[in-house]
Amino acid sequence: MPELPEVEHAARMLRGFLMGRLILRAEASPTRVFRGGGRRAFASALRGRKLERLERRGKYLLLSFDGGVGVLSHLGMTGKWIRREGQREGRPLYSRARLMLDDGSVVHYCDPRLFGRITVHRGAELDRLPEIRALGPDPLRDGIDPRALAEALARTSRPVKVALMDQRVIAGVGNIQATEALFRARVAPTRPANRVTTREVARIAEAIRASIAFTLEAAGPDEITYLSEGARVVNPFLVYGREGLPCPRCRRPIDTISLGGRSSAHCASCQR
DNA sequence: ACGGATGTTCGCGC
DNA sequence: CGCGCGAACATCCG
Repeated sequence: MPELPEVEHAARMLRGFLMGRLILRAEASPTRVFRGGGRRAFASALRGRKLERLERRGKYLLLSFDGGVGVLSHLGMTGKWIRREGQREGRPLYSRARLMLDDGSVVHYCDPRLFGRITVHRGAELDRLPEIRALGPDPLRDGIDPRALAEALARTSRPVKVALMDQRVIAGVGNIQATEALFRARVAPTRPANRVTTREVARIAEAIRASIAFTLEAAGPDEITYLSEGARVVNPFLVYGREGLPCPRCRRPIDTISLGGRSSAHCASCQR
């Protein structure tokens, strides 16, 4: 559940779960999610706390509790925060950490592949942590300044798609959003970043904004439905996951190549 | 059964 | 130093 739109959705849901509630008890299973330690701190520091603020920076969730306790959560590839009405509903599969709340609900962090990460911080502003400071501008929070993006892209000869997925360039863009934005901007993902023109960068900036907005809407008001565990899964994207299907613009088949170790769907005809 | 999947990090060779 | 590549992490799905 990883790119910016999904993490933004997770942030909204998690605010609803936690805001105004008291944490009666916190637990964490011994897993890689707490690599670097912090599993015990999660349990001891969160008991008796209330959430004060929950923000998102790129793909990170920043939870600030009273008493100066902060939790940083990255969902990795398959992490999600879910709410269960009560204990009797049982523990969901792959629950790695749990918050028992004063309304009888339990909020679980579930993560089958354990690529996600949770760290606990006392008396520290979360947005001053090195991993947060390293992030580039967040498209939703800060917007995308085409000039700043052009400068960042000019510093590397890597394929523009790989550069867009660099979290120091823009925070929150992953394989889906980079793929979709480059299609919308009609720029080939293979283009060396430093050879993308000013005009194209402007198109890319707008395309990222549009793609994120579109994906957030596709999520619907309540649940993200695409790529979900549900019965019928509809792919809402223009080219991502559509290899061999007709390009929505020119009807020629969508092509997939590998860039930076990730699949990159694109239209070889429309994207230059 | 094999291969790929929304992410990040590391090591290696050039 | 920059860059490409492959591997690693652990599990599911087609």
